[in-house]
Amino acid sequence: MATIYDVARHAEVSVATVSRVLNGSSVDPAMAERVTQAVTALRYRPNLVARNLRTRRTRLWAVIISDVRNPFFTDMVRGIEDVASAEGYSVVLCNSDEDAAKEADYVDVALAERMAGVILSPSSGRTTHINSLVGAGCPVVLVDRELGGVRADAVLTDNEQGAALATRHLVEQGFERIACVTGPQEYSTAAQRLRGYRAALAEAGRDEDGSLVRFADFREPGGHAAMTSLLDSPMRPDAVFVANNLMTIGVLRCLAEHALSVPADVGVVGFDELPWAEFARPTITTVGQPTYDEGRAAAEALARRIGSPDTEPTRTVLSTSLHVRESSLRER
Amino acid sequence: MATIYDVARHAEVSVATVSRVLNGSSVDPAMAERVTQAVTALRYRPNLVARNLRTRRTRLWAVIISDVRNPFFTDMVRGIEDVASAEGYSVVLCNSDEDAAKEADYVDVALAERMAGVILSPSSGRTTHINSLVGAGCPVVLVDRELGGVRADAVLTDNEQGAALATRHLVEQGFERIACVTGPQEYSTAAQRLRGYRAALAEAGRDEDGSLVRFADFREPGGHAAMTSLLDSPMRPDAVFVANNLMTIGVLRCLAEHALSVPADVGVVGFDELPWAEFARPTITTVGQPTYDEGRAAAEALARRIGSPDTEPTRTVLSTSLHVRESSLRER
DNA sequence: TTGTACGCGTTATCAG
DNA sequence: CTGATAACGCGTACAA
Repeated sequence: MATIYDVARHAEVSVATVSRVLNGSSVDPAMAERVTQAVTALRYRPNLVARNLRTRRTRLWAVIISDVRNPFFTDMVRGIEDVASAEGYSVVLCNSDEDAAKEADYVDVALAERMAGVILSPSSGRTTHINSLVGAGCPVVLVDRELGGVRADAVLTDNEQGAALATRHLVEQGFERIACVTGPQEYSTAAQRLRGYRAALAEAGRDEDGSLVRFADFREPGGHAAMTSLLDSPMRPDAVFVANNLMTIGVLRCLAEHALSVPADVGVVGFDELPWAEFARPTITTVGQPTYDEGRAAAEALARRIGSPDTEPTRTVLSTSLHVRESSLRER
Repeated sequence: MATIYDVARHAEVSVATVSRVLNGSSVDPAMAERVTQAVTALRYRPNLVARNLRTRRTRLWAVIISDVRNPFFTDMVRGIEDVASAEGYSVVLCNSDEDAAKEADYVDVALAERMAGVILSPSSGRTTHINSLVGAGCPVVLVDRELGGVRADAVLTDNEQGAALATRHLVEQGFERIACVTGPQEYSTAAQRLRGYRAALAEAGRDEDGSLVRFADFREPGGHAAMTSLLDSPMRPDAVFVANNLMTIGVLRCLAEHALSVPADVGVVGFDELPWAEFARPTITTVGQPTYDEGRAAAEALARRIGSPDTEPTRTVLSTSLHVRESSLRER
């Protein structure tokens, strides 16, 4: 593979001149022409590894997401990519698969490869590897989940508002015993969505003693198990608010297995949009997040952070919206 | 950020010794101990950019997929990741978004960053940028789609077999006018699935004059438009084989809009598994691909290619399987 | 086994 | 504006 020296020799100029042509400094037009000729003739491609070493920076952003198969994250990536390419960065995606160890590995790689910045949706409450990233001066933006004790920008959705929206809707529909299946307590999203659920019930003057709350794992089997447990409980619910998309699938599967009809026997509202929400029968009521805009916001925050590393961390909170569909409508 | 020189000074050894400790060469235990102490004390992290430059290689694989929101590709990524990490590589995902220009950009980055290898699901019939990658000596494996004139390993599924399976099933169910919505003609997958459809019809002794075939774009709106066109045609079909997952969604939406019931009015079989195939009402019959194994196979091919760059390109073809569900069952 | 010194391919500095 | 040359941080002959 040709180097800048080969190009210089071929064009009969110095390597400095070649470098200048490549980077847009002002050079004599005739020389520049010879250089570009040589570049195409030799099929020269600048070695970014060498450039990165010399300039001590990269044009690469790492986006470490906790689950590539969750449409919530992949939708967000689109927003990130659009901003990144406008800012002149390339995006590489890393899938931590909800595994803290894999996440730590990718954080290591991002640091060791001297990536220009990292957008991360944390896969656990562990913060040491993230703090070492921040401590090393790598620009970091957290998305979706908040992490106590990490000084980094964060882009979040108003989980409490969304959960309250969902729960209030179920109350208004006349459901009596509204359950909540939320995620692991150490995730800020799980805690906030639970809080929104409780706030809406309190607002309606209802007692909530915790017997209708289940903590699961944000994955499908967890949702299934939680719903099973709820159905087995003495206070059998007639509606359920499920705090993320994958668990909603588990809940629906469980209800189907018990031959319970939705919403006649049990009303359902899920957090996160489902790409096929309108396809299921009944169609599924969901709390939607502005995923694309969330991606954009995260990318913009990262760009700002790179531009001014020493400003205070920002915290951006986006609003959710309720998409009412059949699964939560009380038949009269 | 600390360099290897800082560590050497702190441990009172030479940089060579530090490097040896880091890379597992044999050094005096006492010295090694001092080095590791210094490493932790200084929070030293090897600079992979420098290492990559020096060794002229990387431990990164680029996986360039045509659509991060298509579960087919993200499922495959899991298989790739598992093999990659076992082989000591990190995987970075690049989303070309079915856009040949973005794909070319990522290919450029992979080449310029001297990535160890590339797994690519082509986004178009264009081959020049891919050939320049191959020509530059970068190990490349193509997945899902075949590309004429590119000397690279390929991991594919038996599209013709899968399409025939689907079509034969519709024939056996007694459907009379079986349509086919396939993808752009320049994609090998689209052509092969169409061929399988035709083969199965011929096998059943049926004429097929092309009036029930539509070429769409492998995306949802394309599927919708194709189905609309089929419903408007004189030979209105009573069943349809749809050649990928996203178009299947478009077809289903179109049928719902026309208040046609599936499978009573129109039977449906889709290519590619849908994560919610069992959730829709009716449940959707699909031709499933072994996505995880396909990912593994691609990664294994890449590892082999890196190990022996000059062997002949291989071509791995995996089998599909038909998942019969309600959407294709003729009611009697 | 250990240390010295060179080179990987760029960009940046400094004379000219 | 151009060219020679010193870094960037690391691995590895080579010599000790």
